[in-house]
Amino acid sequence: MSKSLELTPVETVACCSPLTREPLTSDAAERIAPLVKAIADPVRLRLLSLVASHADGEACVCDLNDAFELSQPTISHHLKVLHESGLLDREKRGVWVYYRVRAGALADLATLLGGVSA
Amino acid sequence: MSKSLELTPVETVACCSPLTREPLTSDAAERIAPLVKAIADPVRLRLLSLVASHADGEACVCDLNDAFELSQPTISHHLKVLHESGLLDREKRGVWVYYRVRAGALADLATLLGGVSA
DNA sequence: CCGAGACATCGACATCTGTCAATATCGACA
DNA sequence: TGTCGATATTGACAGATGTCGATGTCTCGG
Repeated sequence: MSKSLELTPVETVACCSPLTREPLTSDAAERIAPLVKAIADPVRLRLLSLVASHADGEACVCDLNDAFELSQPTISHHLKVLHESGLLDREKRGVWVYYRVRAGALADLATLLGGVSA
Repeated sequence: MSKSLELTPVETVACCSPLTREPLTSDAAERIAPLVKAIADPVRLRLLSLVASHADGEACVCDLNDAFELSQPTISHHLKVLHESGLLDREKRGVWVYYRVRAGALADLATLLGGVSA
């Protein structure tokens, strides 16, 4: 299916100017909030951090499951949230699934907050 | 009561290294998440943005109320969340209450995400 | 001292969210 | 083909969250 017509939340945010520059429109806020919600959970923060700091920048779900005392479906659920928000890329290789942090996603979010535009 | 022994969420986060440097400890994630939750709401994002971009860097609650089609208690609730997380400072002057963005708070958060440490 | 206005708190409610157990799906391999 | 192991999906449930109306607490003017 065509993916070019659907933007992930993180993509719809990359264009926004920093929070402190001008009042956010109601519309912009509604688009940004889901993205922030995606990282507003301790488990997802750790998942993001684990994947980002992992060797080769990617991590297998099997490794991630072991890092938590949570059920496998729960981890799967959190990974889905991160993936659908555009923060994690997903690739299936054989039986395993690997996630990696989408390049620039966190940086865009940081810029939005800090206003430290490049 | 003494406030010197209690750190706001934002203060407990300022010390952390960026997400992508090393895996977040479970403990660190539990401290960071509430702060991110505080901005994971469209109304609070707009409030933050409104205050930050307001003249003199501060805004009266009366102005903020008018910017939303929400009840006054609801706005008050959101402001409380932002204040208790350490993102907004609160000052009462006469009958009015003024909020301003706590210096560095957003920048600390941005650093945490983006890793663009100074 | 009393009334009015600005803001906070309380109590109630519907909705959202994180979690699990059970089950489905998919690919490798015998 | 049939089984097994790795992930995803589903359904259910408790607890968290956003919202409101009613009410409380200040502070200022008269």
